[in-house]
Amino acid sequence: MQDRTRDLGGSAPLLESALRQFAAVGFEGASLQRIAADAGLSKSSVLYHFASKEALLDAALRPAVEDLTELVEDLVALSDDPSRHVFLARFVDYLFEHRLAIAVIINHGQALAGHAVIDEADALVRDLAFRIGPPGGKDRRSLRFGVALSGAAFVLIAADRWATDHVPDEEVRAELVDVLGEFVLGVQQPA
Amino acid sequence: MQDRTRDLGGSAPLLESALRQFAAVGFEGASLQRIAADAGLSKSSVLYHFASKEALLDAALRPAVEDLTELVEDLVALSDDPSRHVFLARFVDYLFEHRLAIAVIINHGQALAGHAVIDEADALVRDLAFRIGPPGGKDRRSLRFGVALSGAAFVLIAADRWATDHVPDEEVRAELVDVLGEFVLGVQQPA
DNA sequence: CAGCGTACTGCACGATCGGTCAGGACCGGC
DNA sequence: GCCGGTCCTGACCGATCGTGCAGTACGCTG
Repeated sequence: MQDRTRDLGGSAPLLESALRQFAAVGFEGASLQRIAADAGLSKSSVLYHFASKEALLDAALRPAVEDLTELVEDLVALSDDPSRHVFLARFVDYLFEHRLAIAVIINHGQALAGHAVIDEADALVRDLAFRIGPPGGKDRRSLRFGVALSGAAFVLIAADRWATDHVPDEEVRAELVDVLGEFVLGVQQPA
Repeated sequence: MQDRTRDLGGSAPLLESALRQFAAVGFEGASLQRIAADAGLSKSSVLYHFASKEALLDAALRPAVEDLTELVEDLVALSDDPSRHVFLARFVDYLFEHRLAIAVIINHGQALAGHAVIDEADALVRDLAFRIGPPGGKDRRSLRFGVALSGAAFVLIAADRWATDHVPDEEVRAELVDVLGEFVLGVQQPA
């Protein structure tokens, strides 16, 4: 799973709590105060590590965007292969690892249009939607992929809230691979 | 389509702009000032019509929750019928009519847990997820329904942002009925 | 005309927002 | 022992937050 521990100079817990807050209440709704408290720091400390709230958003989403870039490049490489189910499993793994970042991009992306990271992520997702998926008009493909991606993101965040008991990650992962395969790679409905 | 024009004493545009803001930036991120300005009123006027920001959220989501209640009751009535595809078309219509409210409930519900309307809506959605869908463990069914619902909600909000040209509602609707049918009512993946 | 209810507003409040700044605690190297 | 750098802090700024309140314009009923 490549190089865990990027550079991020020790501010990892800060990025995590920032991501949690952004995913939960959105960028505007999240306050530096709460993010700081959640990470066990003062507000000033947050602004020492990151020049602004927007810079914090950028840093928090950056790893997810970088990994997504890599993922799209790999998809381009294997192009017309039937090994797409393997790719899909990789994609689900990606969603698991970056579930909070994905939630921010998908659920709050609308309101954050204009911010560099968000636009970048949006372009990547659109690209992915265009390259993956069954034949059909590109809008149709985008729609299907949109449903699948956003649905998956929701489940990754809300699975525990909805399930009666805790569902282990492994089970959710398997079901997601199944569901997305059926969905994105195209199984026609009978009649 | 039952009684359009509920009672709401003339404050309909206010509720609409409130819904827009809540869906876009979440409850915490939305400010009464912006909601008021968007509706062409002063902040004080908003608090004249609704006792608090939370009361405004309640009023804005209430119609969607009521219609959803009705929808679930109808689903219970037809129970084991094979007319589920008809019900699904109705459900998609519902999603269209209340797309903003659905976006709030789905995307921001997590952060709003505890608010009466949200908990009510959550229970309804869970109930719907349990009653609809293919056989399988209830968690598995909930997961599939969760993916479908959240995915649909996303598409209804973001369709225009993603599509290269504007996709007419009618087309999205047809595709959604198709997609959700295949997805929620259960078509097994070959192999 | 007087009186009342409805819709709406400006102003003021305490709290919190994102952000600046001066300084304190701790570090290794000179 | 002093210095520079890293990490972190509290105090403070102007703006905006949700909310309360007094007041105003308007239309109805008597």
